[in-house]
Amino acid sequence: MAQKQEYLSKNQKIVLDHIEKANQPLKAYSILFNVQKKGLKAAPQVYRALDKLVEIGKIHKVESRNAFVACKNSNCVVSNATAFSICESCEKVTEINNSKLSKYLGNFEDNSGMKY
Amino acid sequence: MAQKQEYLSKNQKIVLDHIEKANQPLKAYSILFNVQKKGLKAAPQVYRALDKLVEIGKIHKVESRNAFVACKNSNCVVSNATAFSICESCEKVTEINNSKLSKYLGNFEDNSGMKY
DNA sequence: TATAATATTGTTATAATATAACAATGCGTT
DNA sequence: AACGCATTGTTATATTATAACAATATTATA
Repeated sequence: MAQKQEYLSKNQKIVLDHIEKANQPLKAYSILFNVQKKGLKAAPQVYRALDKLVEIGKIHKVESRNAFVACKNSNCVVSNATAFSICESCEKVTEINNSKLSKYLGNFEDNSGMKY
Repeated sequence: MAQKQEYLSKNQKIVLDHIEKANQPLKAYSILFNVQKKGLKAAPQVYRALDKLVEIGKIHKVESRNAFVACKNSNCVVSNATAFSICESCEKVTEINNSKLSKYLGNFEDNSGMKY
């Protein structure tokens, strides 16, 4: 496994700060509009930061919402499964990331023999 | 709970047939290109069919891939959790849909008391 | 049958999300 | 300074999805 990046670049810090201050998943273009005052002017700058932050586990992408949320588990590692509980009426999102879920998925094996 | 639709409309059938013949998740625009010979000419026609098919449980959306796949569990009901196992190198997708997972998630309760 | 009501389909345009491609800048090393 | 490399900046464009409304088909009922 590749070594984890030790420090964040300027743009990565700006984006992570912004996401951590929100208590809900944020969309890429909403992040863009809000960090324009800090100098990030175009989508690729935001997406590059988001990609890296996801890669190193600082944030998660909530795929069904095309949104990004800070990881609340201080030691969220790539090998742990993360799921989200999303209220369909109020949109509240909660991270599900615990050993039971990881364990269950870790033991999963499909009919064709593919293992997680 | 709303009653399940008993029959499929023409466009819904065309789209479902196409997805069922594929053994992998298909993207909306790829579906569109391939059903143009059957008369569906524009994106909204495909998306409308997809939305309905997801709603009635005939297909699932693989959110992280923006792709749609036929439900392989003949009696896949809305109240069962469905997850996907996706190989990150070969992209093979397998549906995980069994009582254990549903049970685990059904008993999930987050720190703030929100229940699944 | 006529006609109203509803559902489905067709169509154009555009919004929202994401990436390709390349130029410019900064920064440590020789 | 000159090079190598990572990061940033920038423009353009690709991809995914929906809004809005017109046209047609289907069903219900007078």
